[in-house]
Amino acid sequence: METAVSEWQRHAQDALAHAGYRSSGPRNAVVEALAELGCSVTAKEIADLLDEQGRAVGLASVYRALDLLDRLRLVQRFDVGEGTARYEPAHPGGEHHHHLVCQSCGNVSAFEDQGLERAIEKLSRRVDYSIDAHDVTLRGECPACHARG
Amino acid sequence: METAVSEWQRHAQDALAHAGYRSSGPRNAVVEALAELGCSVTAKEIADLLDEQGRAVGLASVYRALDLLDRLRLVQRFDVGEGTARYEPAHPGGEHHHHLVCQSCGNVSAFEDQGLERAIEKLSRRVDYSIDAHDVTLRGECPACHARG
DNA sequence: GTGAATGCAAACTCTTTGCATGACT
DNA sequence: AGTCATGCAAAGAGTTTGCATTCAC
Repeated sequence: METAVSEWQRHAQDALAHAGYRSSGPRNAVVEALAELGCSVTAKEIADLLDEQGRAVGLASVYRALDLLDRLRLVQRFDVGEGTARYEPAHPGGEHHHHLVCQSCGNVSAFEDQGLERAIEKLSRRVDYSIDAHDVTLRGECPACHARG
Repeated sequence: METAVSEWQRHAQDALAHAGYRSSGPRNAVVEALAELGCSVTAKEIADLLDEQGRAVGLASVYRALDLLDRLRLVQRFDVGEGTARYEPAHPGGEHHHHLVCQSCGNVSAFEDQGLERAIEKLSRRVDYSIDAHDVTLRGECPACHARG
C-alpha cells in the first residue's frame, strides 16, 4: 500500500517537529529515502539513493538522522549479523515483521507470523526481564538460491 | 552440568581433527576458553581470559579460530546489536537457547522456550525460504536494573 | 621438509565525534 | 540572534588480511 509509506513519512516528520527538532532538508531527505526504500536498508544505501537523486547527504548526517529516528522509535534498527546496522520505518500501530536472511546471497526479506508473536508474548510474561521489544531472524536459503543449487 | 562443557570441548577438538585441521596450542586454548566461558562471549573476552591465564593468543588467531569453529558449526555466532559479534559453544544435539538483552546495562542472559521453538518450526514450514537456523533476541530491562529504577 | 597455524601490524569497514560553517525559527 | 543541523575529516571500534616465522605432521 503506497499510502502506508507516505503515512509513515508524515507521521515521522510530525513526531520530529513535536519533539522540538527543526525541519531540515537533509533530515527530511533521509526520512523520504526510508519511506521510499522501505524494509531493511543500511545507512549507506540511504546515502547512495540520495546521492543518485542529486541531493547528497553526508553519511554522518544520515547516521545522525537514523540515530535520532531510532531514539524516537520512528525507525527500527536491527542487524542480521553482517556487522552492518539495518533500519526500517517503525509503524506506530506496533505491527511489525521479522526477517529471513539468505545465507547464500545475503538477501533479506520479511515475514509476519501471529503464532510467533503469541509465543513471544507468552514467553515475555514468564521471564524475569521486563521485555519491551524482540526480534527474530530466520536463516536459510532463498528460493532463487535454492533453485540455483 | 560440568560435564557438558568438557563434552563440547572434546567434541569440538575431535571434529577439528576429523576435518583435517592440525592440533595447535592457540586454537585449543580458544576452544578451552569457550568451554570455560560458556554462553555469549566476544573474541576479546576470550583473548583477555587467555591473557590472564598466561597463555595469550593473538586476537587475529582468536578470530581465525572462531571463524573456523563457526564454519564447522561448533560454535554459534550471533549478535545482539552492539556491533560486536558474540559466540557460544553449539551443542551437537541441536538444543539451544536464545538471549535476553538488558537495554540499561547491556547484560545478556539466556532462556529456552519450547513454545517458541514450536512456533518457529511451524513457521519455517510455511515460508518460501528453506530455513536451517534461527535466532531470537528479547530486549528489556533486567531485574537488577528494574529494581534500581 | 612441507604446509598449516600463528603473531604482528597494517588495512578495511562501519560508525561516531570535533569543529567550523550554514540554516531554521 | 541564537541555536540546532550539516559536512568534512579525523578518530574509534571491531574485524580481516599480508607476510615472515614457528610448529605440527
